[in-house]
Amino acid sequence: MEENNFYQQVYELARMIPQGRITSYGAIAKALGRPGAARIVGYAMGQAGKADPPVPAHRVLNHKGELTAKEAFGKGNRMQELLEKEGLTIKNNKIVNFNRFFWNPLEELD
DNA sequence: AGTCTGACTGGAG
DNA sequence: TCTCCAGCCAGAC
Repeated sequence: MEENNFYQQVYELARMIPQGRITSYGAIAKALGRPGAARIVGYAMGQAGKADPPVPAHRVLNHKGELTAKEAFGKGNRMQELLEKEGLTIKNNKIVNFNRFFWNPLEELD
């Protein structure tokens, strides 16, 4: 597994996020054994848009539950619509009950 | 090799 | 509960 690049590991883990659930960059980084590398995860997600197969980057938010990446989804509210479509509630660019829908890859990952 | 930047995080006020 | 500050890692110049 260490053979894979950190970015690739981020993509794979991000694809495991169930629909209607969300997680944070730090949780992914920690799950990959690189706690503190949350920024790298975010940076990697930036390339997720051109990654193949596609990565549900809209399910990855910061620890505040804010849609920090919504600008990267076309400068529109596309990211918010996707999340709402999955059953999530968004208020003021922030996920409502963020902690409730939070998906911990370290605990819920099979 | 050095410096800067970023879709971040945790702790303190 | 919210805001602000410093620390963090990898990649681009």
